[in-house]
Amino acid sequence: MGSSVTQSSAPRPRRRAVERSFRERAREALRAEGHRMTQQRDVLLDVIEHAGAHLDADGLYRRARERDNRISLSTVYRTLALLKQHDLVDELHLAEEHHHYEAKTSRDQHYHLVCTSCGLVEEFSGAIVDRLRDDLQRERGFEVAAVQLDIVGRCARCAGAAA
Amino acid sequence: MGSSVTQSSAPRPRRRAVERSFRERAREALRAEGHRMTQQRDVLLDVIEHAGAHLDADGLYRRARERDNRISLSTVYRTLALLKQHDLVDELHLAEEHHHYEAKTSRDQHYHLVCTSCGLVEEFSGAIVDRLRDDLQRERGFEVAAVQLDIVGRCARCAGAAA
DNA sequence: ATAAGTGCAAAGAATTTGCATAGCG
DNA sequence: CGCTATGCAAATTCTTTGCACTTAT
Repeated sequence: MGSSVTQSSAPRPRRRAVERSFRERAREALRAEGHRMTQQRDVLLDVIEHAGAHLDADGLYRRARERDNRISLSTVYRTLALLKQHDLVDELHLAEEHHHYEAKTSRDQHYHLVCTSCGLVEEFSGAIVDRLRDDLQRERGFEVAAVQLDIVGRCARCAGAAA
Repeated sequence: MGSSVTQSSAPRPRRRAVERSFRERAREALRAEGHRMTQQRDVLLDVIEHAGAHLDADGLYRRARERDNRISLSTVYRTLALLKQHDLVDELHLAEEHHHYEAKTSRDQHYHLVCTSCGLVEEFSGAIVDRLRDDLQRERGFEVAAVQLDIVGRCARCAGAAA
């Protein structure tokens, strides 16, 4: 099981040296698509690379600004949008635009399968997630309180129809 | 593996009759805490129960309003907050307030362990999730495109410190 | 040179809050 | 009746956008 810690508290595991840095890859990817490498983007790429999963748009903005005050929050948002388009960043805690609410029908947790074709939301639950929970407890001593698991893809019907 | 479909497209599996409805449980839970059962809450509980995981605050508001126009969007938000406090609803796609961004460091997906005590964000990945993917494909024909998995709890250090 | 990128300020969307009033217990 | 919950409108927070100016190529 791979692992890396994104906060300073614990020793930061090295990444294989052969692997190009995020910043390098991003620069190339953007260039390849005809985007320009501005001062703002350059600083931001570096900030994002070293920020782990901690920072939100405003946090990235502030940290970038410490290095070069010629950057605006708009640019941060625009850059993040660009990086998302090119699949260069992950956006956590946001698969959809808004929040969706759901009645808790019983004590046992369940998770969601969201079909991108028809919008169907199925629930599932079961042993797989329990196993995950146990593994994390055993292998890493992590005491699981809550699991947020949402899976996006195509349901059987839509996958079938497309084929 | 338990299952229930929350949209009309597929046959809706029955829930065991002995189980009290969400609405009943919620009414009791709120009453027990000294909250009042208003017309607005009553309608809303019913709407939420039958909405599956589809509706956001505004959707719940509109549907509730069809039945009783004496409800406001503020009340919907306030009621959802109350239900959340009492762990009566799940809020999807939102464990945190804002979005957090993270550089994609390599092709392989990873997921997050968030410690509620110290804020540490660890990443993990591995066979467990692959297995989940395969199981869903095989057992339900669901074609997984993306997995959003975030786990909240206490990291080894904090769990140890507390004990 | 020239079109993409930027800053700024204003617009939008989602959510929260202050305050006077309605209505549950 | 008394106090909680509500409606309304204004305030907040996060994000997006229009437009004139900058700047990378």
